[in-house]
Amino acid sequence: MQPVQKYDPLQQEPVVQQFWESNQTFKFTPVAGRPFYSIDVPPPTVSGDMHIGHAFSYAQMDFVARYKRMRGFNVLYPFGTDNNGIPTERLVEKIKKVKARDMPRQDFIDLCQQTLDRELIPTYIQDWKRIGVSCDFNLLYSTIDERSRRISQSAIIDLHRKGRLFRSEAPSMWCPECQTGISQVECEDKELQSTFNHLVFKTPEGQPLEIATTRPELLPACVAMFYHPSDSRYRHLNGRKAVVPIFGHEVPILPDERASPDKGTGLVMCCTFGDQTDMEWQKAHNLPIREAITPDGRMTELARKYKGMKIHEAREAIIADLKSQHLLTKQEPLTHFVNVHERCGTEIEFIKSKQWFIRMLDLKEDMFKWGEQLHWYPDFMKHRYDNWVNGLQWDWLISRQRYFGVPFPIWYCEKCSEPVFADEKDLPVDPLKDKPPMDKCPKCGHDKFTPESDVLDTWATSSLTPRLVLSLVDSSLHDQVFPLSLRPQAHDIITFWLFKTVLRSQLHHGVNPFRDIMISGFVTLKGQKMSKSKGNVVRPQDVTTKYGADALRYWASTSKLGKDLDYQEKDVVTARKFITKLFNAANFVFMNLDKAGVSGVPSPPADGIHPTDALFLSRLNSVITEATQAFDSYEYSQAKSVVENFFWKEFCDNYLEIVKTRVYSGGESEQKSALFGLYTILKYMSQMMAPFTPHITEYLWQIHFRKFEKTESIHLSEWPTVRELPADDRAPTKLETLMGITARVRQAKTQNQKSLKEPIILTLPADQADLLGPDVLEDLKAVTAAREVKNGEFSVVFAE
RNA sequence: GGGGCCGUGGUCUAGCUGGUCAUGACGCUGCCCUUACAAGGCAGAGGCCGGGAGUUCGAACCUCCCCGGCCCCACCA
Repeated sequence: MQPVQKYDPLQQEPVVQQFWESNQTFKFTPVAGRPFYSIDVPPPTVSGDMHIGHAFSYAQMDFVARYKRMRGFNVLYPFGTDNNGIPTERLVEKIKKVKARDMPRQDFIDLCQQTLDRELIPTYIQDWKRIGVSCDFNLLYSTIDERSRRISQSAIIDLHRKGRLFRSEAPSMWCPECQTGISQVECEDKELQSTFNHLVFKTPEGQPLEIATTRPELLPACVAMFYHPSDSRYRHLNGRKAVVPIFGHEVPILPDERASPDKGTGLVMCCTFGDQTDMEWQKAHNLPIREAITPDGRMTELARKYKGMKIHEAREAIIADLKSQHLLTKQEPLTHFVNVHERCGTEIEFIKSKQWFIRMLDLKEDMFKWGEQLHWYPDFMKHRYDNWVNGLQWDWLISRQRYFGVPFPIWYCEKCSEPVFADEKDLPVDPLKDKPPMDKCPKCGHDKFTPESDVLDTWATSSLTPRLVLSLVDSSLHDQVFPLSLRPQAHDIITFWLFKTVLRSQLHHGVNPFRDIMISGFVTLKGQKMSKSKGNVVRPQDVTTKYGADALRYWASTSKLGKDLDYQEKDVVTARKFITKLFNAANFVFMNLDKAGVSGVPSPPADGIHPTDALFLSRLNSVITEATQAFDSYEYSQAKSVVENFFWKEFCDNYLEIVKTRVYSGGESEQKSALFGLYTILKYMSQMMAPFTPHITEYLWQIHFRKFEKTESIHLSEWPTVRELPADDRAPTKLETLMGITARVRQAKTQNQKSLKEPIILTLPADQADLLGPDVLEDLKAVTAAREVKNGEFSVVFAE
């Protein structure tokens, strides 16, 4: 690294990163005797670009990683990418302009893997390196690599052994677009335009019965009609039948609490399956199941002339026919919220299919306990976990009728359908290519098997990240790094990733996978959540190419943990100013050390530290204490603001100015003490800022500090600890007084339009002068350019 | 409907285990080319801390109610 006249982050940051890369600064090299600190880094989904929310939250976890490293922990901080399942498939389909369904399965899988390896992952990781995350990129995993497939499949077999895995044919949430079953957590609300259609059923005697529905295409699947038991309009119909319009089949009319009198006409049709209530009714009243919709979102034979139509086509056609038969009495437009698949926005259907599930609903009570045992930062985030557990209604559907994912390690006997699981030693397997571990079905002795073609839900693998992390280090270390120390993540995936990781670890190992949870907030723009569809995204790449990574990180450190932060470019500009300021302050300090010919680590003079320097060093001590405490509870923003305030207001505005005279022309001891103070404070401050702005601080370390310090990188140096000073209870008061007087003198000069160098005659109350003492008073005289200090009421008189 | 977070000068924010003049930044005004720094320095103006009630000697900070914004979950015939 070469010294530069002006520090340009855009030029220097790549140099610093190159330095880290070639020195393997962040390589995981456990030192015996040191405690471990392991981090369950979120593997970002490979989906195009990093976005600023990523940068925000990865920067925050990196502050902690760097801090812990400096505190002497063996920090295990690997990097992973999550890259299988529907998001990856959709991305590959988009950039390669293919359709998974239109090509041979294996070709598509190969294409996905190649695209990831050759294009996506390498460029994707660059974004993370560019913001300066200090992961050990040698410890790299992908959720689809061989190791992950083996671990994931092995875990499935483990669940099977523990009786937690089951296969069942039942109605479950289904995405007709992606043509796969999905889990509760993959749904989201979307407000859609729809129409409330009032249509007419009839009793066998011809008496009209009006209902209102948004989904007339489900008429062929209608199995009953309900009214509320207290609804006197319909009570007389109990036990009677109704004839479904167009389709003509008869269904019972029944009372049920779940029908609300004030919705629509108070009479509702139940179709298998329009929504969750329909499923409850079907079960409760033991109704038949009529399937009207196919897995690809078309009408079945039940729909007769509408067979083969897509859902919305059938809806239109049926409405038209109802109209022509005068069975449609009213249409009201309405906007309502419907459940859609978060990956593609398609409305969810409930479709009967054979799926694998992880049984977990029986564990709700335990889930609350698990959440209780974790340390939540900030603590209120735990409510979200509890709230989610409370609302759980489904076991976890983990099979996906997709292609690019971890295969189920299962075959079925062709004769008796008995599932046969792979042998642990053969993992990972692909049942479509590999043979089952036995020749004959253990149940019926048949010798032919059908491979399972479903793949695992991508969360089924990413919920195993603690194990993936473990697999990257020597097994002799496992006991020391597991449970992991920290799970950092954003609050949007508490219900996905956090919940599922805890569940899996408890199911497999009976313990929580990590101890601390650090939840970061979102980045908003003018109070709005950023999203591509709104078009209000800020690209972190644009920020780093304009202001650099340190500025971006510094900005990310200004909001407190868990809080959303509104992005404003001016805040990044502020960050850059800090970097420049630090650079210049360091120049000043080292220029003077140079001039004075200091060669070894600056040390206090033999006759003791000058009282003024002691005041600032004592203040430094409390800054160290505060910053350390803040960091220990993951309050990085507080740590940063304490250090930064000290740097700007006290070190630069006051200390540098106060000691200048002693540095330039003081006696030997006076100068030595000042140089010692300057060096010590600058060093400790740089170290405490290093987690936030790692590039500029590393630059300073290499260019300046390295002449005196042995440690090869500031990020491997030891976090500052409090220095012993002569006890002085009044140090804070003295410091306040000193800086207060300085400020008042500056004010007087400014108000009188004088230069700050303007000589004055300063008058001070005797108690203040006494408090400060003669040595500090000398410094005060120097910094205020006072020719003389008199006793009396405070005043500033200009000499000329 | 359930849960949670937030509401502080024009803007973004700190403080919220109650007690000196309520942080800091940007913006605004004025002064200063002071041997670290003019993409700077120094200083200044600007706030009934969303509204109301209560607890207290004392509340931005605790309690209750209301208003507003956001997020998660549920419901959605």
